[in-house]
Amino acid sequence: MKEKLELLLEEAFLNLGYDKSYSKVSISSRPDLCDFQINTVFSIAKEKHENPVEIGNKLIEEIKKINSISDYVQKIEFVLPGFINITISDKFISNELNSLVKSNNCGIEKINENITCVVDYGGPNIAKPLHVGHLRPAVIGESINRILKIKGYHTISDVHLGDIGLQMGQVIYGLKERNLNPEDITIELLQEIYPKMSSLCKKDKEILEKCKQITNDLQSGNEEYQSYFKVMYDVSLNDIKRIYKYLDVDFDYWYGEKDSYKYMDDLMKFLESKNVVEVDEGAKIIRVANEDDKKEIPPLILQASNGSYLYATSDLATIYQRMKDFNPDYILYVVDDRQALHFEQVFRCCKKSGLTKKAILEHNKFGTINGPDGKPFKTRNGEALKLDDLINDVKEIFISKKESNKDMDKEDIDKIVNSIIKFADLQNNREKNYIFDIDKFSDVNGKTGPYLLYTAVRIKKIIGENININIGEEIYNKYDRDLRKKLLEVNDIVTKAANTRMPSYIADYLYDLAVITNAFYQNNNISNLTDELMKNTWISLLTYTYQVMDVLLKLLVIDIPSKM
RNA sequence: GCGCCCAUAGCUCAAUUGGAUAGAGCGUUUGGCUACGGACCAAGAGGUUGAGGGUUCAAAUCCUUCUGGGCGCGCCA
Repeated sequence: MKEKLELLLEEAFLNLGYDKSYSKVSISSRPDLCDFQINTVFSIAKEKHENPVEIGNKLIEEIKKINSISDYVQKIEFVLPGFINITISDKFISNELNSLVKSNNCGIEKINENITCVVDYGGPNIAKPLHVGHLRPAVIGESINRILKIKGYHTISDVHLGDIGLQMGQVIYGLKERNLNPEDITIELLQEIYPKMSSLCKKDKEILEKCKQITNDLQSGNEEYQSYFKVMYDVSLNDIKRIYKYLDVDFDYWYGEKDSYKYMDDLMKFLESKNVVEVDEGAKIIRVANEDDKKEIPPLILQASNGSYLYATSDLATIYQRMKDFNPDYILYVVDDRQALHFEQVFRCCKKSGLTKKAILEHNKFGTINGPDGKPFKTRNGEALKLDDLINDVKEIFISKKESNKDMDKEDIDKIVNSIIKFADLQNNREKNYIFDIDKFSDVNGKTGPYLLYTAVRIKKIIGENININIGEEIYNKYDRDLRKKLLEVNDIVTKAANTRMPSYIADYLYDLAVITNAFYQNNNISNLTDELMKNTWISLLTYTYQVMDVLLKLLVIDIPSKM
């Protein structure tokens, strides 16, 4: 929409000898005055050393000369201190809307090139229960994945399981202590043992050492430990998949760090051949600091002095694998902000060694979920809150909100619970920390998932089974105009969300759209209308609004229930 | 110690990346509708954008100093 307007106005800027980039329009910050505004007059004045008022007036004159401008613009004026205010015509709005209706996906345009994007999100750990800290990577990652897909990227999602690490040794130690065999392992057992062993190891250095030894032996192929690991892996992954399924989060690949170890030798050979590896105090390292660094970047440690590979090495091996299998243009890591330095090291290493060729690596970081004390959220007993418990708590609270909620379909309740949790998360700016508050995650009033769903369900009630969309040119009142205008923004919003990897733009838009839609049908009674054209237009308008909401909610991994 | 991020209404967050009168939700005050649904709508109160200085026609946004918080910093993942 904005682009169309820019393209239209470009001519006037070029005629006056100004660069066409100055025709940049933005949505008005004063909707009481106009629909769009141009803020570039002062920039032109600075570049050309001319009087801004003269520039503004000349531009208005020139714009008014544009062929059939009155079809598009109802009013255009230059106002002090230096804005060009544009009110677009009703005809323009309706024509644009009608062409969007005919297009696929509500006018969301696909990118032209064929771009492959690996999206790495989730990162759950085998043998550890999923906790609230896993919510953000799952939901934000899935949402980014869907947004990129709808924009036409070829995406490959990978959960990147944490299936290597001390927790394996800890749990195996705990199982053996209790004389349990691999076939005794259940998810309940794992969820009980891991936290206990984790805190035990913090207190008891001897046990910690034993667990480390078990972990090492497991990796070296100890058969007894392998038999424990295999069952732990299956049981744990099953449970992880159950919760992800509930959240409607899915992956093309369920690879783990373990899978990357197959490429370890190849990776090491590759790095050695590039002459970037040094030996320092018995460890193999790569120096990734640059001369002009403002901060000190410690070297990346590839191999510890005891021979074992580390976190960064397995990430590099994973990259090696991805380059070989997928040859992607981008690898996106949807991972907690606290890993920033780690990724900086890994990315620099890739660049220095040429491992990723031209592929772009991005850390799409997100903030931590904190408790009311500002520190990473923990329950009263000091453990992280399990994702299962969060989901069940939210479900229980939701059902208790209204007597009639008890009779709802199970699927509908689950859809609403999903919307509560996901919208509460996705409406936040991805990069900022946020304070976890169970009240916030059970709220159904105001700016929440249920408000959006409620709006969609009410629309459905009004439009019934209608699927025909035929929106007339005439706009009948303010509510009508506001809604039509808002519907034109979809492509700009989704594009922005895709480019910045920020689902929150879509969340914000959906909320605004729902507010406008609520105002529309509450102030315009539709079923009592006698004017058939008007009635048909408004039902069409709502039918299209429903389509937009459905498409955009899916990008936030939210589904509309049948009833509420 | 070094570095990165943050500070906006009582609380939780926005602000089109430098634009006009800083907007929402919760809470609070007032009014409305009851199946095209009150999980709603309409209206009000609530702000020296942590503090000072600077750049600019224009600063919550950029630079600088200070205060207060969070996070990270070589062989854990």
